Formats: sequence, structure tokens, C-alpha cells
Amino acid sequence: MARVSQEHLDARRRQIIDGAIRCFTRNGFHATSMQDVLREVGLSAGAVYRYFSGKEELIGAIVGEAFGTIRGAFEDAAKQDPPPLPDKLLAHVLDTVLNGRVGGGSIEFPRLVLQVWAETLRNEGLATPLREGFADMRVAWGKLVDAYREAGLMPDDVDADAVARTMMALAQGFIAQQALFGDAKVEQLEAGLRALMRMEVPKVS
Amino acid sequence: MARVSQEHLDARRRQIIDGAIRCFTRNGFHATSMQDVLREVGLSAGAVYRYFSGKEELIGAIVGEAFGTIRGAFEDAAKQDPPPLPDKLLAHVLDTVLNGRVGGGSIEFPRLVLQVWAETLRNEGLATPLREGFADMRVAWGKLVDAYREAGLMPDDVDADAVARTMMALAQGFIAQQALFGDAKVEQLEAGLRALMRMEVPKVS
DNA sequence: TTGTCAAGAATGAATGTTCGTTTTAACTTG
DNA sequence: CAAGTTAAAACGAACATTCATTCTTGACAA
Repeated sequence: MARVSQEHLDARRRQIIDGAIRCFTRNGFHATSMQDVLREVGLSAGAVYRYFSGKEELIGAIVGEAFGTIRGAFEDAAKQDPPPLPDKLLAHVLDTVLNGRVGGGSIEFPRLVLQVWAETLRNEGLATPLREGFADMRVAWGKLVDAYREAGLMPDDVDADAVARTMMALAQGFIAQQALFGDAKVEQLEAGLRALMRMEVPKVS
Repeated sequence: MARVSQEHLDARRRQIIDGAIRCFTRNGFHATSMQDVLREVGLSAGAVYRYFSGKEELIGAIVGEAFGTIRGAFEDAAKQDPPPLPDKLLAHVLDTVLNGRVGGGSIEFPRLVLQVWAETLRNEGLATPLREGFADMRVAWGKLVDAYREAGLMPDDVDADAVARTMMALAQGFIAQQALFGDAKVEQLEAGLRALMRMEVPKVS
């Protein structure tokens, strides 16, 4: 045997994924060639194909990691007790997402997310886990809304799922703005939502 | 002369764009080949290349139309007087976007928008007009927030731009959900935002 | 320790395919 | 019939992937 250590194999795999993430974030999945990836990671074709059976599998691994990062951030936020108000909750999620490991941690990750969303539209094998994850997160966040109701912060007749979806839309929209314009600050979203929450709503509109 | 009428030329161009939109919405810009587009529109290569100098220009035309649709919807909503409350305002924008002409009018358009966002990330020529349009819309919506303040619906010290960005993030997030999961209803976003606006916010959090 | 060696890991040129685009020749029509 | 329009074949370039080959590693015998 001349097997190399498992750490070495893991490190190589990570090296490939990290380089591929840089390429895909920069140029999208399908405008990036495998040769671009090979150049970026500094390995030969044969080496990369030892770790991934092809481009499709490489994309799948990266999309899966991105799902995990986002899902983790949402679930992490929902776990807090007592549940923070929506503005704080969203700020926490977005801070976690933007500082996560995948994609280099910063301004790069939202761009990867946009590419992942686009890819999900044309790959049913990716769409299914995304839908399931979204459904789970809606349930978790719906429970937060129930907690708001029980604390007397919201009327009893609100649609918890609608509120959960609305808060998640805010997070998704922020990620889109961050990816597209780069200058979105979490504090701005927090302040903006806080202002909406404090708005005086006339009885009849 | 065997020149064909201008209407014929316009119709051909539209036929090409409409078919290309179907392809790009289904599969993204770079996973769609020109031959896919030719098949979809039912024309030969020579015909299509008479109307568009290449794939890049075809993409540019479609992205430009999508920008126009979205921008129109936002500006249209901001023009209303007296300004509706944020929940109604967003419902109006999203109804307009989802029922607009581009992209077949319905569930297809949000998917095209996601592809457009992804493409914008790698094409500076598309990114610039997007940024300018976003900046303009922020100004217009910031004025709406000023109107809320003057009507006594919001405290004087709120950051109008932050609120404008937050509302736009909601719209963008809804479009993302609609594209990815298909089952998002405008009324749900309206109800969810309404619930957040009516939330009892403790003085100290 | 040191030297040996087979198996695993990595290479990169070559493969067949598909890409966007151009060219050529035929057809339409005012 | 001539200019405008279309169809279809053909182009080189670039694509994802393969594979014969070379290099590297680490267990083990000395």
C-alpha cells in the first residue's frame, strides 16, 4: 500500500472545492470550464477527476455545502431563547451567513447563493433538498411567530406561516442586494425592519 | 427591392426574443445553446444572426427588457398618491411584476429574474444599468418613506434609505421564493408584512 | 535506521463532442 | 430580376472527460 493519509485526501478535496467555489462565484457554473477550475486549483485533470466523477458532482457538492450553511444559520437563529424580535433575529441570521466558512466568508458568499439559486431552477436533484429545507425552516420560524403571539406581541389571528415567509423573504432579498450591489449593511436591514415594526398603522387602510 | 415590412421585422425580432426567453428561463443563459434557441424559435441560424449579432447581444436585449419591467413596476407603485402603506405598496409592485408582459406574464418571470441576477454578476455591462436603476428606485422609495414620516406614521429619526432598501429586499425575496418554490402568494407577503407592522414593540429590546 | 518496491496519486496530451458563428447557395418577393 | 431573406452545411475553437504514463508514498525487510 502506498495509500496517502485520509487528511491528505480530505485536504485535496477541500482544495478542489475551494478553488471551484472561487471560479463558480466569479463566473457561474456553466460559464466556468473545467479547465478554469483546474487552473484555479492548480491540479491536473486526472487529479480532480479522481475526487469528483465530473463537473455535475462538483457542482452538487458545492450547492450542498451552500444549502447547509444557509440552513444552519436559519436554524441557529431559531434556537435562541427567548426568541429575539424579528429585526434582531434577521440580523443574527445574516451575520451568521455572511461570516460563515463556505465561500470565503464575506462578500463572496451571497454571489455564490445567487448562482446556486439559478442552478437549482434547472436541476431537479438540487431543487428537492432546497424545497425540503425551506419547508422545514418555515415550520421552525412559524413557531417563533407563535411565541410572539403567546407573548402578546402579535394578534392571535395572524397567519404564522405568512409571517415566517415574509421574514425569510427579507433575508433572501438582503442576500440578493448584497450580491448585486455589495453595499448592503445588516444594520440597515435591522433599522429598516425596526422602523416598519414601529410604524403607526391606521385602523382602516 | 424585396424588402419586407417593418412590422414583419419587428415580429421576427420579438419571435426570437420570446423563444430565447423560454429557453433561458428553462435552462439559464449558458446552459442553453444557440441551437436550442434556433430550435425553439423555429428559425435557422442565418435568420437569427441577422437580427442579433450573437448570443451576447440576445442576452443583453432580454436582460434589458427584464430590467425595464421591474423598474417600471417599482416606479409605477411609487407614483401612487396618496402613498399606500408598505404592505399595499409591495403587493402592488409584485402584482405588476407577475402580470407584466415579459416572460409570459406568470410563474416564468421570477425564474428569468433569477437568471438575470446571476448573469449580472459576471457581466459588468449589465451590472452598471442595474446598479443605476436600483439607486434611482431607492431615491423614489425613500421619498415615500419621507411621506410616511410627514404623515406622522413613522418617527422622524428613521433612516429613509434603510426603510426603502428593506422594502425592496422584501420584493426581491418574494421574487426569489416565487421562482424557487412557486407557491408564494402576494397576499401572504401582504399579510405577513402587515402583521410585522402591527407588532407591539417593547420599548427596550 | 535505511533501502526497496508495489500500489496509489497525479499528470497532461489526446479524444470525440458540442459550442457559437460564418459561409454558401437557394429561395421569395416587390 | 435583383435585393432581401432564409436554410443548411461547415468551421475552428473550446468543451468535459479519458487514459497511458510518470511520480510519490509508506509499509516492510534487512
